[in-house]
Amino acid sequence: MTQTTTGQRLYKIGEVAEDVGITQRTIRYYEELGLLGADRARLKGSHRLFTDADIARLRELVRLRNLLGLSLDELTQLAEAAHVSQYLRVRWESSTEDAERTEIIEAAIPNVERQLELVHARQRSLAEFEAELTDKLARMRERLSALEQQ
Amino acid sequence: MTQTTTGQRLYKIGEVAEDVGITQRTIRYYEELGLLGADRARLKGSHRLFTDADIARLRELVRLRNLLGLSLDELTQLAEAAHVSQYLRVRWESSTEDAERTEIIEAAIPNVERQLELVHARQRSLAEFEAELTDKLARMRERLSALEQQ
DNA sequence: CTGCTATCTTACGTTTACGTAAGGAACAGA
DNA sequence: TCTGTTCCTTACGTAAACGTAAGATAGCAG
Repeated sequence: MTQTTTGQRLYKIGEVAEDVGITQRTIRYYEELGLLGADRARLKGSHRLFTDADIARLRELVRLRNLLGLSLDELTQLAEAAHVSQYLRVRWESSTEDAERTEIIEAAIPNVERQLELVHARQRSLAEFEAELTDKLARMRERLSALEQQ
Repeated sequence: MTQTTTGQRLYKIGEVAEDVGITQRTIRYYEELGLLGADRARLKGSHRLFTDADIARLRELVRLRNLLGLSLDELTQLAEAAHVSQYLRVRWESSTEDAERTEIIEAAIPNVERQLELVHARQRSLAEFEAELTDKLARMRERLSALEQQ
């Protein structure tokens, strides 16, 4: 029962790995590349502890990798765009709680929008490919039935 | 002006590579893996010559690789399924011209169908991902506007 | 405190998918 | 026939994305 002061559940790497369906090595590697938040403080001695947000992030990364075929390098670039703008703004006006939250959300939105763009682009390419395959199949079937009834 | 006895246009590897948008090395590598028809006879001395069908095949391979992220190993398996059934059948009944054509088309259809299945599966995954991203974006925008007007 | 299991770092190994260089034939045009 | 370009094979090199083994440390159960 590991918990933060805010009562958040925390997970160790083995749990996370099994949950997300990747290896511990992959998680450490992604962390090393900075794909998980920059300064993920290692609580409790030297064992890494992950939040639900970390797990969600990992799932997101895996999907971007698997579905869109993005390289880890491209994934870091996607992440940087969001983090840079986030930290620049937080520094600029971090007075009230609400203001800070606003900034964080404002910074995160373009990142999600970018991901959606990538998904849509891939969907268009796939639709095109699908159309060609469907056409091809139809033509083959036509020829076949033409041959069969001589 | 290289031509076969049937009057088909033939291309050399440099032409093909530029046309398809890959390197000569990649083409030779794919050939080595058996991704282009098994026994592509090397006409005219030792220079490879490619048909329009070969070029179409290469484009197909590149798309399956890029859009679906299939490994070259998976691509060979996809190809084998078609070729095996094709050669088995050709041997069984290769009497008339029409019968042979019929067999070839019959053998090729499942391959295209399999490709379509893969495309559809990927489309479903992408649609799911898209829905989640859209939801996420909507929720973020709601929170943002709620914060902005206090 | 002890023993057992999970994690840690370090670092070399591995696979995939080609890149690239070397030395030598084969073409295509003049 | 000469020559510059294109292609050939052979073979070692490489980047990405982890795999894997070793030896040490941390955390938990009794």
